[in-house]
Amino acid sequence: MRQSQLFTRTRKEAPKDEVAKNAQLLIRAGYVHKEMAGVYAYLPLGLRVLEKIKQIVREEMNKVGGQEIIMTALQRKELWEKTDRWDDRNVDVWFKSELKSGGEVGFGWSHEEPITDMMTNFLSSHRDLPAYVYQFQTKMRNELRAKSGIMRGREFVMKDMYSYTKNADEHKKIYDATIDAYLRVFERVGLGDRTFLTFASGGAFTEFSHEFQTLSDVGEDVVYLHREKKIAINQEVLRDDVLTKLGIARDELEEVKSIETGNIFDFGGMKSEQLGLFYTNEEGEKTPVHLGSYGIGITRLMGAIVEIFSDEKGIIWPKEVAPYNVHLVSITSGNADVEKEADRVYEMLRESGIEVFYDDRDLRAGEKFADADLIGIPLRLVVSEKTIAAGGFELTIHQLAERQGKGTLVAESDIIETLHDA
RNA sequence: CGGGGCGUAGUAUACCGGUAGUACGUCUGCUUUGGGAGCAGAUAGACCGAGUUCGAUUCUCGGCGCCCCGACCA
Repeated sequence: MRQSQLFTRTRKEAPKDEVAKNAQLLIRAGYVHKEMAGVYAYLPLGLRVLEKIKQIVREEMNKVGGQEIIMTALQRKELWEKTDRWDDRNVDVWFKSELKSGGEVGFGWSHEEPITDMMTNFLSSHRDLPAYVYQFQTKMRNELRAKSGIMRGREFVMKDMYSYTKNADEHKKIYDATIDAYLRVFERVGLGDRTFLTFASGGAFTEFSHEFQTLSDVGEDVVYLHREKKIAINQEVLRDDVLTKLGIARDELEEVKSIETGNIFDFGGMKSEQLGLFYTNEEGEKTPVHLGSYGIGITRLMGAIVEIFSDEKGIIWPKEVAPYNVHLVSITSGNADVEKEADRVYEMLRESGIEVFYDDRDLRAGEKFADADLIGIPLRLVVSEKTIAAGGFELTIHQLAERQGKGTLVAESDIIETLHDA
């Protein structure tokens, strides 16, 4: 992508109504546009990051046997009445509307009900189980107060997976496999060393649910962390009996603020019974299907990454989620030969399958570097009169707390390999 | 939902009961060219409605919108 063709523009200042660092930087760099409080549009750069994150999650969900679908945003009232979750007194985040032809619909804030209901069309025998389905879906929640930029919006993207199994044993296997899959996701997006499996309150069916909490001072949650065991406990279940069960002493725990980036639940057979999802087992008995639910807030995850991987100059994306592999910056100083050379390098990199963001704009060096710092693609390749004279390209690798000024000269013959290895 | 604050060019900000100034941006021209250049010119603005007043962007009330703290967030 040539930067001169990109319709978005960077800004020196953040809008005064944005306080959250993630929204300030994402807006300044042109990744997102705020449509209204808690509602953000994703622009070309932002969409690429979102898709990178989704692809990582998709690969890990597929590995545990997940089958991707996409449900509808509009939902039927009757379905939610079956589980007693249509009433605003029970669920206070509903957006609801009326059909012109009569009747009410809801805008999906969660999808267990519709997916489970749909599955009654397909799951009826023990031979049909287990089944795991997931989707990336725009969820709508009528929050009283949106806040924290893209991390707590009224409209956001979530990956939700649902497991349909015969019994608790079979459920446990996919539940544990999904925990591992989630940990791989957080590892791959760069948050592995600061995201912890967390014990949280369960529900009617189980003692615990599990959350994935990413340590950050801007988090809304407080958890108690056991670094050695790599687990945390949500303050809502910080009780002596729980500590005993987990074999942890209270003084081994560290109180930290964190962002809930994922959560998983065991619903048992309760919801299936309410919605009429039964299968016939080997003995010919009608049995409720065991349901599990697994969520990762995709847009929240993106916000969390920005909060953590940024400094006063801008974002520094972990390379797995950066919108492009490399930011090619030409410093032409009015020299047409440099422009020609940079164009050649751009084509060469593209032909090698590298995703290149090419700053081909006719601007001074300072402005181009400042924009590149803000946008935050970690690998930067500079082409200028100096680099041409030296017979190579200048590569800088940007990392948190390690902004680079001068880069290292890499010869053209080595550049593809160097970029792949970086 | 309780409490607090704020709405002025695209963005960020001034001033003022007598129709608004600056910076950045954008456009033109010339000079410049490895960390947000200089000069000259141009462009563009008071959230909506009612009230008070000779006159309201300014004061009052209502609406709408936005932000913060709290509550809420399987």
